[in-house]
Amino acid sequence: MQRSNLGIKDLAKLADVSIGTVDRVLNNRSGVADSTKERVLRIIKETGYKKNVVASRLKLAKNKVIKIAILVPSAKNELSYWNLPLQGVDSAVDELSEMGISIDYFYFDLLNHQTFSDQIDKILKEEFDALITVPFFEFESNRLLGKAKELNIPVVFLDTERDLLFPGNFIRQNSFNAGMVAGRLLHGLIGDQGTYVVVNILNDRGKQINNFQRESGFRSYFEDCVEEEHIKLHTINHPLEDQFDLVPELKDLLDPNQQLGIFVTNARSFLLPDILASNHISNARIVGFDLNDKNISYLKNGSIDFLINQKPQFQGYAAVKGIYKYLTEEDMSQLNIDIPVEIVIKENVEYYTPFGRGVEF
Amino acid sequence: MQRSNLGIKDLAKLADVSIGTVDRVLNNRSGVADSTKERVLRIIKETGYKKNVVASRLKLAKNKVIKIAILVPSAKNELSYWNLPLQGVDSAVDELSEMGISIDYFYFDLLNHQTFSDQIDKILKEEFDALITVPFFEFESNRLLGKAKELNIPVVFLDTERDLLFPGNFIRQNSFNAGMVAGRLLHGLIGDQGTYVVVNILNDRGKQINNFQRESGFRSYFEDCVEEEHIKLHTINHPLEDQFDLVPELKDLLDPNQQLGIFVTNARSFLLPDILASNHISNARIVGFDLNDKNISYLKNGSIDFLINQKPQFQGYAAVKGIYKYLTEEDMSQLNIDIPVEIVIKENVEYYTPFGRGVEF
DNA sequence: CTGAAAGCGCTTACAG
DNA sequence: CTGAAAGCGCTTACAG
Repeated sequence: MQRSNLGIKDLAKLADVSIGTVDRVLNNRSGVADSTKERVLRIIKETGYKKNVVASRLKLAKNKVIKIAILVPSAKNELSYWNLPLQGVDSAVDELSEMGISIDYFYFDLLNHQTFSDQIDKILKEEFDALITVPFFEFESNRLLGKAKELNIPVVFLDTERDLLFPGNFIRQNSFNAGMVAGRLLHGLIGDQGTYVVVNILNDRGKQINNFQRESGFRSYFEDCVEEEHIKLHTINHPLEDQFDLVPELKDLLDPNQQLGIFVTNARSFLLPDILASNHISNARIVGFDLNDKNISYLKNGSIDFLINQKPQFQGYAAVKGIYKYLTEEDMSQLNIDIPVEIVIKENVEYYTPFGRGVEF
Repeated sequence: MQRSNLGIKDLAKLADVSIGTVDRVLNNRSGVADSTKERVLRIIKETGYKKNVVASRLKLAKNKVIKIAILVPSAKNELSYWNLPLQGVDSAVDELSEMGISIDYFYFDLLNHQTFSDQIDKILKEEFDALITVPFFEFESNRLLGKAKELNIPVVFLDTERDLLFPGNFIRQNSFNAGMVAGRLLHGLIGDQGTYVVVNILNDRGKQINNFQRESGFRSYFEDCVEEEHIKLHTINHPLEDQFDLVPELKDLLDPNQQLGIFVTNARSFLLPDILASNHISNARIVGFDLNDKNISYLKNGSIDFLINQKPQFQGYAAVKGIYKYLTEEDMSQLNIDIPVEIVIKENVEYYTPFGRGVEF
């Protein structure tokens, strides 16, 4: 696709007006006679003119910085999952720093929807140009979208997709698909003669949308792709406690002659290997989510077989870049992204860890 | 990392010189008194000044376009592998078009090293700012690097790493690692009681570096990670013929009681399923490379279990971006990239195909 | 309703 | 050896 190399100056000459007038038409500003406007628009169309975004931001970078707010759950510590999208956000902001962009961080308490609402109100008052957050509270997310629509502020949700009253932008992995992927991976290891358990290890927030969708995708894989009737497929919902132990529940399902396939629907798969080992259960295979340090170390020593990466850094990165593209080019195409379901094993994990060799996220 | 927002104008004021002089120092141009130069350099250091690349390219975009040449094997048709890096190159050029960048395409015949040399000579005569190619011919690659060094032109090699007489830039997958990944994937499906075969399907060029390295990584996985002695690991080198059939060779190895694990070290894994089926070999599992249409369709119908993606589009994309970063910021860090060993199955292949849902390559 | 001028941060002739 | 001016493509006051 060859860009026409015409500039605003050329348009002005062709339309026999000043560049100021061309600019008014291009940016839909008032104060142009209808006849003039029409003429300029025709020229723009005929020449296939495309704005030089870089040049336009050069002037604006100082006065009109694009202000983005990001509101995520408050992190317990530096290793927390929610630091990862923030890292991605930071590198996008860094990359675009010459173009005039800024980011402000806000946090809410996952167990208290009021803190989410309060922060939203605060953000909307401060005149940000865009907002990145997560749709964990349904009612509050709807309220947010309603207000953002009024104020004409784009909102991008990370991590989870959820049906809301207004159309929203989502940058997240398709969790149903991720469950399907987990199904095939585990099935490949265990085969048709096996016991399969979906393990939901739940904190005080209970079962989340992603957990439901992952389980549903996992079950769907076995319904769609496996003809055998022998497959035993169970679900354990277990609270995350200090003395975490789901062996009692597992024992009911165990068949010593069969392999055990465990699908942990969130990042806590690292809780399983020690429990299994101390109970002398050695015929189990595990698939989990997310590249936290504990999961990675069990992946490396062979106790966990596969991890699925949601690319949280990339989610943050893509959100900022998508917002920038939308606000500078009115191009919405990057505001909705299906993150690849990335399959990680011991031998390729180094490419996907923050300080690994890769240049991507 | 907070960028200091100082511009060349601020530096000039601080050093009590004109912006022209600051510019001369920044760009290492001659004609500055040593004492002045020192003073300016000190200010630059103290302030942590960082050039606004966007602004600098704005002026240069018209006069001083960065000219890149890419030399790849000539493609038989539109579906050829070598179109994929070109696609990535194109999107990078598109992305950077406002910054003044251009690309010219050159082709050589894989079976004739002289065509490679001739094209290199042609390119070097035309005063390009950088060159992207592949290191398939050792002698000619060394000759290229020698000349490029003299002319001070950066060269980026795609696809394959090879030891050369001068240090080169490589954007490619680690093929040994990819073989290790294939090892674990196939071992997970087949287990310790199985027959494993590495299949090298070779065209007139014979066995390539990537084939050797992939096989070696595959074998290394079994040496490192599998304690059992039962593993049977064979290699078949077979020419790519019209009546391609490696069943005779396979039959010698087959044990009807064991599963068969087949690792195809290049993109031609799609040749296997039909051969196996017509010989009623149904207990085989296949891992291959590359997301060509035929491989994908066998992946989707379950005849191929895993494909490893080398991300050829991304290789081209990253080469252009890396060159741009080097030529505008003297930052070489993006000229050498280890492409992730991406694991692809039926359920996530849609994210990795050119027109899939992903925004990345 | 329209145009001419100044400026974003840098680079490039040109003048001294 | 150094400075002042013009310009990259666009946007923004300001003047008419």
